[in-house]
Amino acid sequence: MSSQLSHDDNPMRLLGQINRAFARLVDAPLRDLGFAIGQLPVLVALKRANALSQTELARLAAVEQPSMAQLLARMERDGLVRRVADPNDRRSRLISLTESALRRMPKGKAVMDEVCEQALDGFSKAEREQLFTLLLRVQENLESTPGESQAHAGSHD
Amino acid sequence: MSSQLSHDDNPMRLLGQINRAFARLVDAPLRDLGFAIGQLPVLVALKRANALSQTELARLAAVEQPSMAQLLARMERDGLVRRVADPNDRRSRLISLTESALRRMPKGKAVMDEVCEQALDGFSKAEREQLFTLLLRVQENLESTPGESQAHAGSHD
DNA sequence: CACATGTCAGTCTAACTGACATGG
DNA sequence: CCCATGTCAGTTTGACTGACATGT
Repeated sequence: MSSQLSHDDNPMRLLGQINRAFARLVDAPLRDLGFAIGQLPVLVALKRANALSQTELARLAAVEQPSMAQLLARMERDGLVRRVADPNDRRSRLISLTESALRRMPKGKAVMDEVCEQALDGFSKAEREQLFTLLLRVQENLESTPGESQAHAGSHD
Repeated sequence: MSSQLSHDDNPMRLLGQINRAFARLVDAPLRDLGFAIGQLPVLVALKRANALSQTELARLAAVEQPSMAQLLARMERDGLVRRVADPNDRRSRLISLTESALRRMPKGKAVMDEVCEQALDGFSKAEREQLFTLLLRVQENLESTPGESQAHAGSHD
């Protein structure tokens, strides 16, 4: 078949396709464990930091607060996180992982690792590092000058 | 700075972050032109093939037909595509780009190229090719053995 | 009172499944 | 009659904006 039409000359479109393919692969097994892909950044951040405010989580995940609030609401509904009043600031509630989520996280990580391994099948250690390094540079390039563009500056009313 | 929390050891998560950052950057200028990111695969495929059925487009974009139907409905609503009866198969309607869409596409491509160039800023030609080659291999790895997994076979109710 | 934090309400996209009509 | 093509209806996620409440 070789697909005349998925001939992708654009690296960023290719990146999008990979992302979707990966998402498709991990979605089902992760869902069986009670996780969803979009929750991973929150889960990882909370595992590291133990307890964070909604604002901090939104900043880390680079989404607006209401988006994060909604995500956290779903996660609370699914028993993944807990919101406890912040003793130092009565406006704020600190988010932390439930024991159930903590218990299930290793299995979730295993799923991720497995599919990740499939993605990198046949890659030498050097190639993995190369890919990772290049991707890191792309990330930095995209996150540095966010509003910088001469063709369409501003203009949203 | 160095961000203890965006420390991403997982290449696929990194890929997701890049994808979102890229989407965020192209979204607004593309929207100003009347395009959306999700429409790009369809636009590109139609530009190449001139006219395609909904089924073919769904296959190319690797989504289900109803998803593609909905996307095409939005695109038709926005004046990007047209559906004309297929003379050879009265069940089917062939999708093609409108003149308006064709006219605007070069500007859309310019937006993509610009942000793409930002993403690859500082990359040598060799590095670009390296990245592209590695990503192609990842894509092949992910799209080859789609249902292959021993830990969670079946089990969706 | 201004500002920060968060919630609420409403919208839009993008994807899915399942059921169904119609035509080959 | 079976299968292909497509539409319809309903659900879920994930994201946004704008308005508002409450607390520092």
